[in-house]
Amino acid sequence: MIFENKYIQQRIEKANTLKDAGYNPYANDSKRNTTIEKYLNVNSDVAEMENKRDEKRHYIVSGRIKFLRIMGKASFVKIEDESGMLQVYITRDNLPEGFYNEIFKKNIEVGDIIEVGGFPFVTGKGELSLHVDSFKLLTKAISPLPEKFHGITDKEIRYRKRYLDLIMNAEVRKTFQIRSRVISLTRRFFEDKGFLEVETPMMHPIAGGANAKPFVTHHNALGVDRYLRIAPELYLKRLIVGGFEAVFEINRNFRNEGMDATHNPEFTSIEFYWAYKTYKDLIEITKEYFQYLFEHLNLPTLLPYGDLEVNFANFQEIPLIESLTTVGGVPADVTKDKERIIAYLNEKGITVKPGMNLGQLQGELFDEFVEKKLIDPTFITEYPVEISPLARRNDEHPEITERFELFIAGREIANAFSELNDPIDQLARFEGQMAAKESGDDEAHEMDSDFVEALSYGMAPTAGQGIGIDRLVMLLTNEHSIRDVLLFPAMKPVQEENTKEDEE
RNA sequence: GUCCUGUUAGCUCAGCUGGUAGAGCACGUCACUUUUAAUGAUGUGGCCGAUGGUUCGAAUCCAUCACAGGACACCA
Repeated sequence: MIFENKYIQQRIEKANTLKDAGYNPYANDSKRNTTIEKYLNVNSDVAEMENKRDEKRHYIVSGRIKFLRIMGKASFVKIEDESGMLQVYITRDNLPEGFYNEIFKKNIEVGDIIEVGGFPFVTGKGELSLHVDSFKLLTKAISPLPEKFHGITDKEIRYRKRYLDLIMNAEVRKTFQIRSRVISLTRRFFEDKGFLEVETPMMHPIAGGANAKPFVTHHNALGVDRYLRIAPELYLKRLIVGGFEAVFEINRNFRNEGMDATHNPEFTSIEFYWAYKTYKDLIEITKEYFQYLFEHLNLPTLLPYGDLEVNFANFQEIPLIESLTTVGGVPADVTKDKERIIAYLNEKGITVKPGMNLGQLQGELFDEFVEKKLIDPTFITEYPVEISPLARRNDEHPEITERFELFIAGREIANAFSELNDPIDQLARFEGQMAAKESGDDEAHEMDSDFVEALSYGMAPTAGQGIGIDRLVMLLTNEHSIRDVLLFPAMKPVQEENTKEDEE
């Protein structure tokens, strides 16, 4: 039985006592007429009054009891609603005969949700409070809350029982409010720019648009397997073919890979595609987007992140090859030669998989020596074509693509490029990926011939970008684990014990 | 996937080189009409993550398993 714990039994007893005395422990006729935040704002003038009270005003507020201090015939109770915390002052003589001693003191406790009415006053210690003349239990909590001072710190409980984390930790609520604001602002920013929000399938016949292992599910009626999408890219580009010139989608992607501080199997991204633009335009709109977020979230330009300080007034732009030398300290002549890169990496104690091509090796150098050093926002541009199967080649230098990734605080935040719209080249790139897949790269991109056919009807020159919303929120809220910006991060199931006896 | 660390009361944590399981908060009872983690008195509360092993004796030592956190690998 899940309620066999003695503390819970005790509280169930209290709920029953209340019920027997005619007080519904789960009443629903709330008469609340203000929130705590509004109450505190509206009555802030009471402190200036002569008696430090205004008995002509009357408010009804509701909230969960977080602190309960009973002192004989009077009590101080701190209640909390979504907007804030309020101290209420309850006395025996201001409530109906017997209520205070028999009902309130014996059956109401921390965790219960109550509703109180009364007038504003300021205590001797200067705290604006509510002088209670009516009291009502709205909801009895039969499980006790965690300890009031330390709260709940066990990460496993915090993630598995997020509701407890939210009850106990105001700053966690704050983080998720900011997350919501970021998504809302993102939506508004792109809508204001004339982008159309669209929804494309979450279940794909071919897992395309990125290099990643998909989750597989099965559609019974069609008798086919489907893949949870790893990226919406190829569908969004089909819409550009169809004639929409600016589209975006904010939604979940799913990747069947390892989990750690920056990876969850389902994560949220925004992808947007913009016809008649290039990746250079994307750099500009990205800067504008950050400015917009910072302005509306009231964030400082010098944003602290852990031990770092990120200067959002200092956007840099460096071609990838150049960054290997200027940031990574790799000798320039090493960076353009396969064998020399392998030798250099080996010299630094890094072994590389056999059969890597030049572009992949340059990517390896970047990951190893550059990425972590990019603290202020940096657009790394001109990626090798071998590691950019969906990006447009540079006209003068066909071995590089018109692409950038944005790095902030040593972490990738966005990936963007001028889209490859040459169907013949796209087909060849897919074939290259197929070859890589056959030689063992199980994350190589899948062939999507329907997408190639779509391109064959002509996709206007287009630039597209993806931004990882979770990582962005981590950055803006100074959180260092993706689990702290996901309400319900992925966790292994815990197997129930003692279930044998309870079930037949 | 691999390695390291952790798992003791509802919560936060002690528990040495093996010898009857501890504190604070919470909860019960009593006192208290301006407290701020209220206070004072008093009491209840544990399959020491699970299963095996070593031992006269295991929360403690060993093995396996489960879950978590961190690091590495791969990815975003």
